[in-house]
Amino acid sequence: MSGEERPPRERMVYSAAQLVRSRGVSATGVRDVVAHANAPRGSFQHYFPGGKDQLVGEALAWSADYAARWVTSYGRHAESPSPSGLFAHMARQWREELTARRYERGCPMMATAAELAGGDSPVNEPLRAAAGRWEQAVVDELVRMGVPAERARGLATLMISALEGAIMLARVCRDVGRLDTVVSELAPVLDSYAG
Amino acid sequence: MSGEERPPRERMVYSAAQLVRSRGVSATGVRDVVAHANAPRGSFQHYFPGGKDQLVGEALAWSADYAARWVTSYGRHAESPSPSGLFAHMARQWREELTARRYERGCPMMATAAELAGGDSPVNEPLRAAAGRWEQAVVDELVRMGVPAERARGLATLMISALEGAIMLARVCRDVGRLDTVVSELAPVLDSYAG
DNA sequence: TACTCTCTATGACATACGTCATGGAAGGTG
DNA sequence: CACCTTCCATGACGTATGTCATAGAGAGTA
Repeated sequence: MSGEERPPRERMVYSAAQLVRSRGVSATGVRDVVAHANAPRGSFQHYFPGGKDQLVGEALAWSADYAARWVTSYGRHAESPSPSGLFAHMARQWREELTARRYERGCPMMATAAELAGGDSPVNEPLRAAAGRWEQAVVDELVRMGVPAERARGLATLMISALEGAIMLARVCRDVGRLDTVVSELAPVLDSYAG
Repeated sequence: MSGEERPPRERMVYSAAQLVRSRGVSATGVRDVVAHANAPRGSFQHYFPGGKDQLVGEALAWSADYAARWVTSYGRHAESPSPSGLFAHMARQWREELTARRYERGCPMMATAAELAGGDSPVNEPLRAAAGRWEQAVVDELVRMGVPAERARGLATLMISALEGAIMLARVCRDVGRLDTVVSELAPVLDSYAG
């Protein structure tokens, strides 16, 4: 709470991620980010000569790293790891986040994709990289628990797709139950990686 | 191409839906919508005294109706209907749309949710209604083909979640294969509605 | 003709945006 | 000391936004 915080540059990236998550990219002004980060306004143009695009790109990279780390953390703390367990692990965090913050924040990747993925924004590459990073983390984790590599890719895509959609539905309907539903409905497929 | 088009009011709602789908809500200006619909600017404030919120709300309702009709259309044209067949039916349209328009347009519900679902916008109610309408259409269709009512709800949530997420991934990665992946991976669960 | 209702036209308002320009502190190095 | 790089401060510019106010067509009705 007190003491030294992280340097302004990092704070701005973090703040950008959080604001984008809750209001989207266009609705998140650079001035909002600076204010939210308690950062000097002049520092923005110094640290981010690429402007808003650079900031959003870095926010995406930060978020992807965070997500990937969370995925990886499952393997270390699970007693008998399973694909469905990993998926539940991923969903649980969202469940807590959504209830704690009253559905305020969604997924930054979804927010950015919805606004920018259709055009040719410079943010498109960071976006794609973020998705790839997250997906790869899931694939690695699945392979680590014995899922064949080819099947792992498909399962990872399915898991992330279902999770993202469930997050959206949960926010729209203000009901985290959608997350539970998806987790329990998906468990059978995830754990039947025989073929 | 020629002949009389639909009245300006309808055209504006339709244009709003398309623009929101591709650029998001905040990035879609009222003036953009008016221009895209070839509508008189003064007509906007006449038909939509509720302003932009009303317009976006009606665009969502329009989209939900469209989606629901598409879902319902499956039952009439399928020889041996199955849940996985319905899901493939839903995904197929998106596959074609995404390839035809080069990933330009996504789902309007996702776009709106990403930007507005976190706050207390007036658009939140139309949003929730749209999600409910779509979900209910899927539930009805599942029940019609013999899926127990309770299970149908869960499956519908799963189907919509996975579809939405796959649309997002497809746009981000510019790869419609994600849709195929989700369809084939999900087929087993969808058709095993015994328990 | 006169009145009314629906629809359109146009200009203006206040605000907010991203970006840029300029200048000043702070601190290390020659 | 001078010098230079890093970082912060502040004001301004041009543009775009959503909304509003006002007025004018156009048709229908008395």
